Amino acid sequence: MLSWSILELLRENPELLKEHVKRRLMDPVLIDEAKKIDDEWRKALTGLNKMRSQHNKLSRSLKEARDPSERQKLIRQARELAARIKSEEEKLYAIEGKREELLLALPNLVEDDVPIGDEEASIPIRFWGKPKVWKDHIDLFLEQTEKYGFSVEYDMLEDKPVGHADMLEHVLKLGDTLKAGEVAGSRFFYLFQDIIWLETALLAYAIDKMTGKGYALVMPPYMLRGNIVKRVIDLETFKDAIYKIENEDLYLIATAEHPLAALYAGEEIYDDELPLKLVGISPCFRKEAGAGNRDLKGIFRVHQFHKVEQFVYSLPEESRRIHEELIKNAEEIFQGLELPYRVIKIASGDLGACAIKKYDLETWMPAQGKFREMVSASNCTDWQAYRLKMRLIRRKGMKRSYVHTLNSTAIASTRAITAILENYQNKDGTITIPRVLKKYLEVYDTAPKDYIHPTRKIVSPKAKKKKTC
RNA sequence: GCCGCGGUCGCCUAGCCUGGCAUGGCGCCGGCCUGCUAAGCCGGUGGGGGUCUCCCGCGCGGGUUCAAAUCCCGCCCGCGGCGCCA
Repeated sequence: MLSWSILELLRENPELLKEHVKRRLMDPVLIDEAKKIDDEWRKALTGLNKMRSQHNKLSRSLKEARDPSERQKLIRQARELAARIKSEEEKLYAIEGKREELLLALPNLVEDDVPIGDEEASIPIRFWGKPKVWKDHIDLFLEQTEKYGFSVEYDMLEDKPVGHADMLEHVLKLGDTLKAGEVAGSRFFYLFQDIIWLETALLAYAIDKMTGKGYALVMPPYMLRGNIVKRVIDLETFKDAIYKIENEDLYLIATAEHPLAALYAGEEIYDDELPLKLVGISPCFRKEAGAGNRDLKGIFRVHQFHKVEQFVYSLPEESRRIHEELIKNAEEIFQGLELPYRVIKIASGDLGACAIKKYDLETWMPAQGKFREMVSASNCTDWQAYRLKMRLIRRKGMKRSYVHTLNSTAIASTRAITAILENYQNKDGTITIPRVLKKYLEVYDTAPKDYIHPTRKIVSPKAKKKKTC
């Protein structure tokens, strides 16, 4: 029998499963309901199977029956039984639909070392780099470091750094969210010229890094069917993030994770093919419906951006080790960019239903005086695999179970740009280009190589008006 | 978008016309045999449940029938041709 960790626990140890749900600060009544309907379903199925068996016997005996009156009798019996089966089937399907709905609503388990609590309970586990801290932000900085028992070296800034949004739109004049707001809505943007070279270089750098580690480069579909999307993510994400194409059963992806997880939907994977390591590149479309008024300025939280994404299909016994590998890969990328960061172990209440454990990488943002999320790395264990029916077959004994899936950002374009705008700004209004990106810019004649300067050739109509008045 | 052909167990395939327990091969797993390898032989290899001489399963969903892989309708996907667009 194919075993899904959560269904196994639901049947064998529902109390323990409740403990996991409680860790997420969710109502464990979920488990009682799921258990009840699963029992009901199993009972109904057994009852129905007995009737079907009866009917099959009748039907088989009809094949041989020659005597016309005997045939009539058997047909009448079979007909009656068939009618009863049909009504029982309808009941079963109703239960089955409800069962499916409840099972798909169950969150993943929670790994034992995940801190319990809401967002506040998430804890930094390591720091890297020497953040540039503005003198008025020192207390704020210490609250994000020393409070957790870390002593992090920093460089003090005398002058107040320019925020990434102002840097982009008013100093460099290489972005325009005002005009984008008029023509598309808030959280959209126009980017111009050197910023796009920067984005191109960031994506190329991440791709180069990941393929160098043996990850296979994938360009996935940017839209997926509803039935796939709802199996890759939880309902919450679906409501907050997913755009739908009108009059079609197609949804814009919020990350390459979705189509990469769907790549093996319904497939069998043999143990000797694992781990299967992928690096996807795609645009990401997000409604940001739950974001309220947070990060309205600039391009930190937007409806579309590009992302290079790590995705791994793994053996169950290897997923924990690979999860560490994914966050280490992301760290290597940000170390290369020389952006100071910390890694956070996300608390149980803030995990997202798919993940058993999640790390975020947050870079220091000198103008905000905060560490902000750049990368999210999740171990989904068999949660996505069960929903997408991605089976693992072990050669030894041909035992069947489910693969584990993991995902992590490598680079998210707009976020990484904001981090560079705040960390690499100079007094003269220029941005130093991180050294590691230079080789990806050298091949282009018109791309900037060392610095991004405030543009002389203004494209943005809003910036033009400001200049003339 | 239109017309034609197709979709069967991990892969390939028979069965469809003419309704009555899904055939064979490859691969894989287990065993036997063998000095080693190769070959050979036997058994297994979709899913589910209360694990049994049970049920369901032939792209998906409906219909006809005592009974559907098989007949009918709708849809999805693939291939070929035509049209349209880049």
